[in-house]
Amino acid sequence: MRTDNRLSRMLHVLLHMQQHDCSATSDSLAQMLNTHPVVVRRTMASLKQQGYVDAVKGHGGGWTLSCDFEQVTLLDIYKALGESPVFALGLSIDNPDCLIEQAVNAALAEAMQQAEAVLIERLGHLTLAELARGIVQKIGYCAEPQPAIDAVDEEPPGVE
Amino acid sequence: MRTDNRLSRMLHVLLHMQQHDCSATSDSLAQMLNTHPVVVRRTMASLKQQGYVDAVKGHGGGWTLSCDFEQVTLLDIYKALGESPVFALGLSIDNPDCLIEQAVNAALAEAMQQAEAVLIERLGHLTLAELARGIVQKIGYCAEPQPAIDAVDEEPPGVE
DNA sequence: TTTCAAGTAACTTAATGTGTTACTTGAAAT
DNA sequence: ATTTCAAGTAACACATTAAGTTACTTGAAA
Repeated sequence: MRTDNRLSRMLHVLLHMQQHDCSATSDSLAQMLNTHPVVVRRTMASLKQQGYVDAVKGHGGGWTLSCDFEQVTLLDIYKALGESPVFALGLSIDNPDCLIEQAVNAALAEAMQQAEAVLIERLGHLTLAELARGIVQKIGYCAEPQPAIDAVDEEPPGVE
Repeated sequence: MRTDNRLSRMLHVLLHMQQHDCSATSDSLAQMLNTHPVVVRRTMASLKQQGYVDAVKGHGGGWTLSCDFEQVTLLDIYKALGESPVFALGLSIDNPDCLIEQAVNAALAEAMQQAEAVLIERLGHLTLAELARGIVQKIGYCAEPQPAIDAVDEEPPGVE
């Protein structure tokens, strides 16, 4: 089954944007994701709708961050993308009156709900800022051919 | 995204088979699942391969249980079906050298692995027998043949 | 020989994220 | 004003995979 990779991709893009601290075009982001600008716009539109990023049309335009990385969790981004189903496993309802089917599905649903709760809890307790700090710690940081900005070195009190 | 409902369906079928305590044809099982006999054979083949059920060709043939419900967990059935991916969420690897991408995916993978561990643990601690007992307790079910629900009423006399 | 039922192959369908092309809208630079 | 750039949008194609469907084969009992 094809997986939904949008959360992974958007987190990737958001951290790059914070690093560069200037507007990024869909073209440049598409190159990071090895895809096409339309895919970027399509997915980023969900984040814009929730106010996490902003878009400016026309010459010199592009995407900018419009949220506080300290306040936004991975769960927030997941939700902004539409809260798509977590599981590839599903409950089959072929015979709604069958008590056995109901009992089987109830048992599976309970297990899945517990697993989902763990995932949600983990995503909800990790902010974009913590994720970014984790990267800086591990790597010391560099990674991109974009010099000049060292805003990641010091702890910003909040993204302006 | 389309979900994989085979586990739900196979559990449903296994409990019905235990209840009836006689061989069941793919046709009769297909009616329980509101689907086609070929789908039943295709999915049951995985369970047969692991020895949980047995199949007999020809006149009077069909599917029979060949496992101890006390010893088989929901996890065993899940594994027999091929251990298909649990999650609909995936990690996007578009730029394998990008340290940010690596860090994002590592964070997501950790959350997903913890959630998956919970699911596996839950499925592994519930046996088919416990599931069956749960149904009997809730519903007051027993060895009585199914009334009307699944249209299994075409059995010729003398089978029991 | 007939009938029944599993086994198998091959194809279609459905759902959905992704890829792609083409066009529109809007804003800045010339 | 025209050009250029970049988001916004529509429409369609592609890939994946469980599920649905048809047709045929194999094997065993009546």
